[in-house]
Amino acid sequence: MAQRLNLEEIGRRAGVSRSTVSRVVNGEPNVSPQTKKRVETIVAETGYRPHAGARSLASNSTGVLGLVIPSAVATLFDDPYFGRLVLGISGATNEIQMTLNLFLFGDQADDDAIVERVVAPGLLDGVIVTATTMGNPLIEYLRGTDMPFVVVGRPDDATSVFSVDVDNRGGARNAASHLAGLGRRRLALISAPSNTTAGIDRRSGYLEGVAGAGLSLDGRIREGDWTENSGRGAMQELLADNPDGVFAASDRMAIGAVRAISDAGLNCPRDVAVVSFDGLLHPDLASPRLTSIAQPVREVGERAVRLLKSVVDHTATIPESVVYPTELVVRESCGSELPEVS
Amino acid sequence: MAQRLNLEEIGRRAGVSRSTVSRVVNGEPNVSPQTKKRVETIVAETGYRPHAGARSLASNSTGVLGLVIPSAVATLFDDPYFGRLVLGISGATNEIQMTLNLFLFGDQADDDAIVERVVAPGLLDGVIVTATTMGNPLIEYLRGTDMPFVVVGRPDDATSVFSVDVDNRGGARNAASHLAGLGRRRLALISAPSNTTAGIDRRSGYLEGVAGAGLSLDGRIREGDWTENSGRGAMQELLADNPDGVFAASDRMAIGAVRAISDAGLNCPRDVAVVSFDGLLHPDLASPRLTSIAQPVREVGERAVRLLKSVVDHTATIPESVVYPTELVVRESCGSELPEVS
DNA sequence: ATATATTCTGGGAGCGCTCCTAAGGGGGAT
DNA sequence: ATCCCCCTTAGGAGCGCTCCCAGAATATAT
Repeated sequence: MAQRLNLEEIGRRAGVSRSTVSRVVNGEPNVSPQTKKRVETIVAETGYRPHAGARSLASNSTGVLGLVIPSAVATLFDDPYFGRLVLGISGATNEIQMTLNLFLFGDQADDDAIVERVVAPGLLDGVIVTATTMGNPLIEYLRGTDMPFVVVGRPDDATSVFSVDVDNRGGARNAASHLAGLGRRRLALISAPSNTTAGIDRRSGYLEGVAGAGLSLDGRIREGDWTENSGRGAMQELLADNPDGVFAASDRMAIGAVRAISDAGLNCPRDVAVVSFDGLLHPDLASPRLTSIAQPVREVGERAVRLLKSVVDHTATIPESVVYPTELVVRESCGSELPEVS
Repeated sequence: MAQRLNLEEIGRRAGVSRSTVSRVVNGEPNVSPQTKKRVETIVAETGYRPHAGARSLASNSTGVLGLVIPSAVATLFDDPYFGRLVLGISGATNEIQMTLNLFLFGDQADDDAIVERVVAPGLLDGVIVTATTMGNPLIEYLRGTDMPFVVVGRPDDATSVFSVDVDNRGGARNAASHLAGLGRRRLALISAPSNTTAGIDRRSGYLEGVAGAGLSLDGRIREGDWTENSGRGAMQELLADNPDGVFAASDRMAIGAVRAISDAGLNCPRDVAVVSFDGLLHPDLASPRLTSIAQPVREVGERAVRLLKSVVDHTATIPESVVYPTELVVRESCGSELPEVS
């Protein structure tokens, strides 16, 4: 085996010094054109690549960003939400020539051990934390370190950390208005877990919308856990109260709700109109096709990366909360008479 | 700001040398109990963590594994398949105390740039490549480097690389037998892309099964691209030939097929029975619930990690292909009279 | 022509760790 | 008591890079 390729060796072959090679490799100025060309030729010929660890050690930066998905939600990783989020984050990370590290926490026991690795020096330049739960201890923890981080979702104290979220509240409010506007009067809610900020916000937004329409829920509220099964169970219970319109705080719970409605011999949307949140499922996955409050998950991911990058670069220094709007996508399940464009 | 924490500093505070601290931190033997305790106390008090880059530089190993999903499939990342795969890979990676790097390639232009980063020395100890397409250039490329890697899926030349796959062929054969066994005679196929190994294997397996039942497809074959829309389009075309049973090479294409069947005013399973491949979708997502050839995606991911680990450790040296069996899960869409246990 | 900027290049120092060798110290065997 | 061996500890060397400063080479002004 020949001498391991390093800056010194490339320099030797090109007849220049280590420093000059370093400048060429990093695209720094103050290198004469002919020297640059000569070095680049050798680099290309030899297939030289700088050693990431050595770089990290010397420069104290790694070019790697981390994405942390805590235990409470890791089991939901096959929810389309996370796939889309990862897609956005990964795309933006590639764009800025960085690398993405994925930390999926299994159970709580795992969490502590992994946290150690997340904040280990010389591994990551910054971290994106998906913080769906209230009082996420990881956020408190990160605050005590000098690891730059950005929260996806609404942190408890939105004024002191960088975050990117969607307007859960406004979206849910809109869902209520839409149902009420279609003449539905006995509205119901299948909410997301109340220990998640998204769950809380969607719930309060919906309640606002219901009140704004001069209606009331009269106890027609059940809490699900994001899954189809929980949505189905919740709807079964709600049906005893004869609702004529329901908002499910996620696509998947809405799927379960629709199933419960038809299992009970009722028709959606005729007997019960359904509006969901997310808008991530392929329309054909539900019959009837779901009317949904769509959230721009991919954009959220991309934005989180750009924001993190600017925190890492110290371009952004005072905490900032970005909130993306949602969009009502009307399909069949709400019983609207609007013509649908497929 | 105090002196940056490093081995030397911890050693100074504990009254021992750098080397001794290193031994304690790495759990190496030959350290007296009292010394060990003393060092551990200081480490805990100070919150010291070794510098990952320095470690990588000195030991030439990083504790990081990479997962590469090439451009051809990255856009399908919201397919439940990948979520499940990542879940398995991430879980197993955590278990062996390693970290996971995710490389999602966007378009072909990206690919080359990212490949550079994948093989950069001092970043990864090994790589898992999802190789669904034939002639994947990345595999050829990796072979030319000394980066350990494992392929998920069937590589072109399965005898020369480590790989983990499912028995696509056997599963698809089973789908055909099952349909034939239920009395269906005019079978059809909605195949996966023919430039993917899974697509090829499922197709040939199905054809085998059809022939084995003494039947023939008579041109009732259409090729989809994994998506619901392509499945729907394929089925629409196939309906012209009056099939009474169809195998769709993925859950999502089956969803589209079912939709096309009901859009045509026909009933599934009465008029056309459907069997899908994957078994990853929540049953409630389809009406009727899909009978499917289920593949153990999560286990595949876990196994790939363990296999890669042993390649990295040089425990495994001669290429090995692991193939997981599939399982026929009977639900409603095939029209079987078997009682269903929900 | 000389003086002064400016561009380019080289090499020392040091990042924090692991690996290795060597030396110190305490026990058991003789 | 003496010797030897093994357990324990210390510190040098070196991994490959970046950062910085000094010196050489070249360009510009006077």
